Amino acid sequence: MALIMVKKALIAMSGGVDSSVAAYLIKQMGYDSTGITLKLFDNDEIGEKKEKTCCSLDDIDDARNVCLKIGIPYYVYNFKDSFKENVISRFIDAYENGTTPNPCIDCNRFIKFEKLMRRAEELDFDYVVTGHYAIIEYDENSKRYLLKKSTDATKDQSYVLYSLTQKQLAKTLFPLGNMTKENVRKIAEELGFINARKHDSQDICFVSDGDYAKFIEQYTGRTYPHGKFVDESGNILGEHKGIIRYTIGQRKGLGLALPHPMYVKEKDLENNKVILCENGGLFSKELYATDINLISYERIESPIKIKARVRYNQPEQSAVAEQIDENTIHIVFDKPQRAISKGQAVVLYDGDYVVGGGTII
RNA sequence: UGGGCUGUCGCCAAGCGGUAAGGCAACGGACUUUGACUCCGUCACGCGUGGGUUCGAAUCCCGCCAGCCCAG
Repeated sequence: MALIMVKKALIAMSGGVDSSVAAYLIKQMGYDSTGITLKLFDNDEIGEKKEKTCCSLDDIDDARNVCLKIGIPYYVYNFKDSFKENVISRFIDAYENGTTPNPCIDCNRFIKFEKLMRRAEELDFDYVVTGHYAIIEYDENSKRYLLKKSTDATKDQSYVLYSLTQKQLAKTLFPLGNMTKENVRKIAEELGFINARKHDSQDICFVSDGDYAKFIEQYTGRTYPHGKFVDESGNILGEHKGIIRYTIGQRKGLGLALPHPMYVKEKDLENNKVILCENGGLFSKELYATDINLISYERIESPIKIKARVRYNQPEQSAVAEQIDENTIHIVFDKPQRAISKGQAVVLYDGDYVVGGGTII
């Protein structure tokens, strides 16, 4: 008499609507479900007073409330050390080294799908579930798991998931991949979830007021010396307030009254200079990316025509991708792209599928 | 201390008798699971100052002050 093993699913819940509905759907699908929230930091530890950020006490209350409602166990896991090491430290390092980090990608890569997944395995869970808007498919021909864009193009989050490995994809479920945000909210409303109307966005989750430079200074206790703003010819245009406050393509916050809007073109760490130019000077046609992860296939054998995104929420751009070595790809765009920034991720698409991606260098 | 020029929002700058353009910056908001970009909104009851002319002046006249330039 065959016993059908019920699969165990661990749902990572932020306290928001999406992961709450994901938990509900997984439960409905018959998985042995458990909800958890990752405690990633203490607000007071990182110098934040407000409890407005992700995974705060309020969020934990919301997640617990939802789990109670749908009848699944709920726990809080303390991942503060991991978060500090893999997200916050990398974030700070990036800015100190003149590049522009994407902490959400790091958090997915190192925390949710690495550390949390390992924990889940230790506890005999078969799957980690999140509320991401993306689709995982298994392709019989290539014997590979594929990552596909969400049905709801406006909420698609495949960009921040390009780093998922085959092993991780095999053990991950995204129950919202085929849904629209509208629908998710509707379900939450119908079920009377406490967070059904909770606001979506939260910028950098550990920087509640949006002033990341202030956060870095408070967190590290370091200050970053003022220096010069210069134009492309080296003429001094004014004084900048510390190199971590600027990123490629930035216009706001320069505080310079010049005839035309000026943007950050590059940062000269050696001389502590920030080089400015007009908008037209920000475009370039190619980039190299390292630390790559390929999903659709093992390796890019020969140059391929793909679509690429250089930042979240950017329309896909036509380009040709070529793999240089095990860890590096070279991308040449059909049209010059604005403000390609070191440290950001380039993600490659073939139709609706994520081919892979890497960190721009 | 003779001559000339200039003085409008934090910066630049229109206006030239009819009731304060615009750009930059700043601030606020929208967008957003990253930084940015973008978009929307706000931003001089007052034009160095004191008088005068006029129905009406930033705009004309006079004095003063400040800055710059040329002379000495």
